[in-house]
Amino acid sequence: MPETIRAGQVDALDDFGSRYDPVPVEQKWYKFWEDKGFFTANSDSDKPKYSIVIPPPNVTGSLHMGHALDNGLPDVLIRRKKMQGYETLWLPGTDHAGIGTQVKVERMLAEEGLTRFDLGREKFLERVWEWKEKYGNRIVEQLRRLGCCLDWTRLRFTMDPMLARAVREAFVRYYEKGLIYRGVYIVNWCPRCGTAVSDLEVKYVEQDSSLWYIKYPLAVGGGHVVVATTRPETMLGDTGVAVNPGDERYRDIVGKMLRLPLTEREIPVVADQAVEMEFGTGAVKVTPAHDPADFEIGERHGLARIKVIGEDAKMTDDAPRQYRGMTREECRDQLVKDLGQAGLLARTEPYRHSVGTCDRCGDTIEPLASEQWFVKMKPLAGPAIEAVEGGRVKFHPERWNKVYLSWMRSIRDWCISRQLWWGHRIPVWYCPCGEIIVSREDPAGCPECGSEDISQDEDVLDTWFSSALWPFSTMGWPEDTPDLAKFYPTDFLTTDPDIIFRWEARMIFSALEFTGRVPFDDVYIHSTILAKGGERMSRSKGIGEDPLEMIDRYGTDAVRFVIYYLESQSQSYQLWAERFELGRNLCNKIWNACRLVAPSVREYSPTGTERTTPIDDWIMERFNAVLAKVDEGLDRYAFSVAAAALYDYFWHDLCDWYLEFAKQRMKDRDPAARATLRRVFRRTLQLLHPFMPFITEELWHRLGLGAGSILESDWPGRFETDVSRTARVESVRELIVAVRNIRSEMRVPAGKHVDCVVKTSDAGLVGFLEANVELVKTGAKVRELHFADERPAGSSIAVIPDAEVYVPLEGVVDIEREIERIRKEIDNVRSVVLSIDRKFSNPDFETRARPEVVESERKRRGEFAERLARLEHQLQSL
RNA sequence: GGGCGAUUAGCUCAGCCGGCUAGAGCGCCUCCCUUACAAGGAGGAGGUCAUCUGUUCAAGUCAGAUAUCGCCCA
Repeated sequence: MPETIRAGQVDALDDFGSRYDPVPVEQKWYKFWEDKGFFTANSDSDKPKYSIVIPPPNVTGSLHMGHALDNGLPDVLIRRKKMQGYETLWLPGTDHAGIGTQVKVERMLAEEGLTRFDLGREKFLERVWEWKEKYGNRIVEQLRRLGCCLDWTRLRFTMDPMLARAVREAFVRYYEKGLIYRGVYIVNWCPRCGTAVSDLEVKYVEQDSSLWYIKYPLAVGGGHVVVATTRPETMLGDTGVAVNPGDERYRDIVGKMLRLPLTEREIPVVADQAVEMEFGTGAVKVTPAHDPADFEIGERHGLARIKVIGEDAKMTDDAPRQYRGMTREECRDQLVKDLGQAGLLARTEPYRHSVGTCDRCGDTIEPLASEQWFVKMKPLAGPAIEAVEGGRVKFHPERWNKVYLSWMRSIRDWCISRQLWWGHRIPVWYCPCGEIIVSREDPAGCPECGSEDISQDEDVLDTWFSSALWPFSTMGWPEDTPDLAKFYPTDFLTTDPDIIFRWEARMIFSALEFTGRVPFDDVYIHSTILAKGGERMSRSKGIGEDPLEMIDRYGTDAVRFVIYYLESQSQSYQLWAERFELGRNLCNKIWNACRLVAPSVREYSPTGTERTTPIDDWIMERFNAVLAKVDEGLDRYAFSVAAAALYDYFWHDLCDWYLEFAKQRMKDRDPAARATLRRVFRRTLQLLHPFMPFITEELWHRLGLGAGSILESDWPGRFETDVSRTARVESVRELIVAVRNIRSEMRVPAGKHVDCVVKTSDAGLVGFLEANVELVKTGAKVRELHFADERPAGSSIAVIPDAEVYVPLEGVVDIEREIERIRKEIDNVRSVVLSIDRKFSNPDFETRARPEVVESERKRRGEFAERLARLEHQLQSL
């Protein structure tokens, strides 16, 4: 027994049960591949490379269906490329997931009655690291169950020193180029998470609310202006009212002062283009500290910013005394009441509008003015747009290019500071002398004044800042490493649609900025998996399937196959547990087919001199066809095309027909059949391997097809076949189907054998049928096959392209039933003839359709018309 | 408000460049535990391809509109 097999422990070769049991197979082969180092990429290799980086899952995560796609899809590509002779790298790792992880650990602390502030920053971070060491690799470990060819020697984490260095390098380079700045702007503040979040982390939710119309009296003289607002509580921070400069209604009061109700303040009326005349009354209150649009209006008109809602979502000391300390909701209620009492509430309308909520915790986002760090996006977006427009980065399916481009073209600056402890701390230090130090290394003191009393910025960077560097930071950038030289840029990436902006886009501009190259050539945006009924899968809501549970129940190969089978470039599809039965059943089919052929294949070495038959040519042709579809499908990321082609080929061509035809030859130990089976199964298993790695590896050894691993074997090529021989095989199949059909429709008992008479003028077919008469006999339960020119009395009839088939039915043929059968068939054939006639009845068809189309239609017309005539003739004779 | 996608058999989905009788899996009906597989085999029923209008010799496929559903952005 070859050493590799022993190493992989394929023993008990004869213990070939009739059901495929994935458990022992999966356990042994993953370890075998890993131990053999098959997943380890060699940066010194001379081979062309093919590389992919994993979309790093959150350390806090556990495998869900989305991950199964993120990782299942690349694995089929990696395995195929490896078999095609590429030096492949598939690099694994995890993301530190700032807020998510911090919240998780804070929750654990809460169980001990502690908050992070009780521990202090340093101790808290120790706890997070402890947690990460203990649980952080759970999710990547789960990827082993999926069979992923991940190079574990290169496992990365976004907080690794190597990657942390890349983050600092990136920050400092941006800063030195003037692309990072610090300033006070409106940010999306999540009071529950206690941090600013970026625009992308805000989800807008439609809510039923009200539109309140409030009277703002003129400071001098009578009258008032009515403003409409969805957020009355912010009026306490109003420092102006704005109207459109073209609005006739308010022309006279622009520049006048208004008395802000419930406060002591007077505020001006300003004219600003940004105001929509159609909204509300056309006059809007301006709260520069709590609204992005108002912030800009305030800047233009020099209005003060009064922050009346604090980071804790409670009213600040800048609010009038009676409201201080209230939550924003309490304040709203009270304020509305107070305005009503003061007679300043003009009216209230029901109103439905979008409210920003925190993507993580669902709390209502409070826009507020705050000092944060930003990345200036315009200069970075240019090249990132160009890369996609120029086709250097291609999204698949193509429609996603537009989604990316439209976002990138209207991009806004990226708020990158987060008020968290867990993450990459911003590499900025402040000196009491006023100096700001931005440094790759921790500075010992202030370079200006020499003071050692410097302090680092308290904040950390947005997690996506480090994720954006992932394709090259994982390979050692900014160093010139062998990995970067060999494997960067990467070739492929796949994710959900919902991180195109958060991640793909940011990788593209970061890579162009820092490496001058695109991070990957192709991005495949996979379907969103929905639960049965069309709801989005959600673990917290208990909706959807757990991939590990599915693997336990159906086996990894089954789960994988179904994932490919369903991935058809659509936006979404529904998935539920029973759908994996398709994969499980296919595994069982493959297993049993191999069980059948094992004795013929295992110890037979083809000599090359075997006399193969047309039927052997036929299956080899079918193989060539499926090979072409798999290659073509995978090359354009049409995973379902490839998987469906494999399914049909294996089940229907190979099992239903070829193996049935080959059974007798197997029993006879026919060398040609054995040679063909060996060749065909060898290449078929190779073709299946990227999709179903475990079962194919197991069967590869059980059939003795190679000394080493199937993963290390070469991707198969086409068979040389004699195409001229295979038309006869189709005739035999047609004949068998025709007889089976007659048997079934004429209610011939299943076990009963019938005779069959064939009328044909094709001498070649006669010869072929005579040579292969056993196939017809076993395939259609035929006792004797005769040739004759006349229909035997009392026989049932079928017409196939090259012949007429008669099945004498002993005793009474049910004439009525037979007539009905023939009529139905005549209807079918006639409808084809008529549809072709319709084309020819249009005089333009022959002149304007492509000649080859006209020719083939003419030929089809002839064939079907002839068949129709024969059927009608037969009907007459009844 | 803008963009994108979907609408094909009872269910879930394929159907590439327009051109073989529109396919598959599951479900359903009839028959079969035939020595690889009942997680199987043989046969079958079931579809006005959402609607309308175009383009074309020819439309499930292309274009425009409508309806319904979904996703994303503002």
